[in-house]
Amino acid sequence: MALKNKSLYAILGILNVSPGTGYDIKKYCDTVLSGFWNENFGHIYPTLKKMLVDELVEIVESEKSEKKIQYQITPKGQMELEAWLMEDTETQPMRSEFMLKLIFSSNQPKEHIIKMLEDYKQIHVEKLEKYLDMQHDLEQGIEEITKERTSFLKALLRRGVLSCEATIRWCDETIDSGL
Amino acid sequence: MALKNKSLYAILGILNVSPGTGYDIKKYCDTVLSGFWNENFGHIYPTLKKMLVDELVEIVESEKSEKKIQYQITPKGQMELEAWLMEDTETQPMRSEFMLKLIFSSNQPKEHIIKMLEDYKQIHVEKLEKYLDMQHDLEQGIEEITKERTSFLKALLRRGVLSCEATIRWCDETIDSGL
DNA sequence: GGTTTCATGTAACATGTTACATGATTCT
DNA sequence: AGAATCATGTAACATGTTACATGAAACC
Repeated sequence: MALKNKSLYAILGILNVSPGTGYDIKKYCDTVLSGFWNENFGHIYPTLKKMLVDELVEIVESEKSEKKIQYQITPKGQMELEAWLMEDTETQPMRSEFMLKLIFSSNQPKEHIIKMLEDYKQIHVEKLEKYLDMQHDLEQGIEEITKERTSFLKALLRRGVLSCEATIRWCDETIDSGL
Repeated sequence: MALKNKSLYAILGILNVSPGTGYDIKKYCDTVLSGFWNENFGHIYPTLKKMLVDELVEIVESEKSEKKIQYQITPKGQMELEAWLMEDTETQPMRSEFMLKLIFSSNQPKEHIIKMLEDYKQIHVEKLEKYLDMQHDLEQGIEEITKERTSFLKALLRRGVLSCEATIRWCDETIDSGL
């Protein structure tokens, strides 16, 4: 049973940065972690409830209102997070539907393959722009983040940039090759 | 309901290259598609049975023996495959446990972070070597593959190479930065 | 004769996504 | 006043993984 609920660790990590609601956690995934991690509500809310029972998180009573439930990490939660951070990360199997489709497309019309590659390139051009914008914002110090965390966010964005650039380069090369 | 069983398409695509057993399909994923797609038996066998009922595949009776069941794609299966190949591919959300861990590691000891990055680099160095070997084998024409398919396999491997190189470069940069 | 690879399959479990329901608050 | 965003949650469904059971055939 090498399966572990990674959503739990994502939530612990996010709440360790700052307390927040389930909604905040989702937003964090969609912005800061976008391109590297995603969560959906169908996972976040039930997981938070389970974590509450396990005392990995607790409700910030002072912030509690009718519709808003603010969670914060507990010392036990921090220990759990720490343990996970120290663990080796197993490489996870990849599944790229695009590459799967491409490899089976040798009999497809060339125009269609070129279009596939151009669309794929476009997606990565836009993604690259987004990372560059985020990099710019980070340099300007728009948000209030500790110096420590800033360098980690920079590394994250740099990874996104290099990865997009590699993909774009590959698309160009492959389109040029005519296959 | 935008969910589609992609294993089905992977199986159709593989059987469209050449007929084979469930075991063969798994092997194909672990070799040719490794790094881009994976399947496990718990998915392959039940899916094959379902596909048989739906007449997307059929059993090659002449090759049938007690333990070995060889499948081939049917015309209906080819139509289904074709339709999928023509469809736009939606971008799928990414989940990198390594990046998730890194982003939450700003309070971890520097040595541990460097070790994480070095391990991660090593994995990609080995992966790169594997792709380069496969590229070499393909150039030598070791296997019997049509010219058409060869250029697609080359593109696939080239993607793997560029992607590994980008990751290795990022690891080096990040280690050098000292974060 | 023993080990590895080939070969099929299932049950239990774990994870992930979508659609829907509900309503408050904030912005324009 | 109406639209967008904030906010929580569940049920149904879809997907994915592991562990186990079984045994033949090929290799050394």
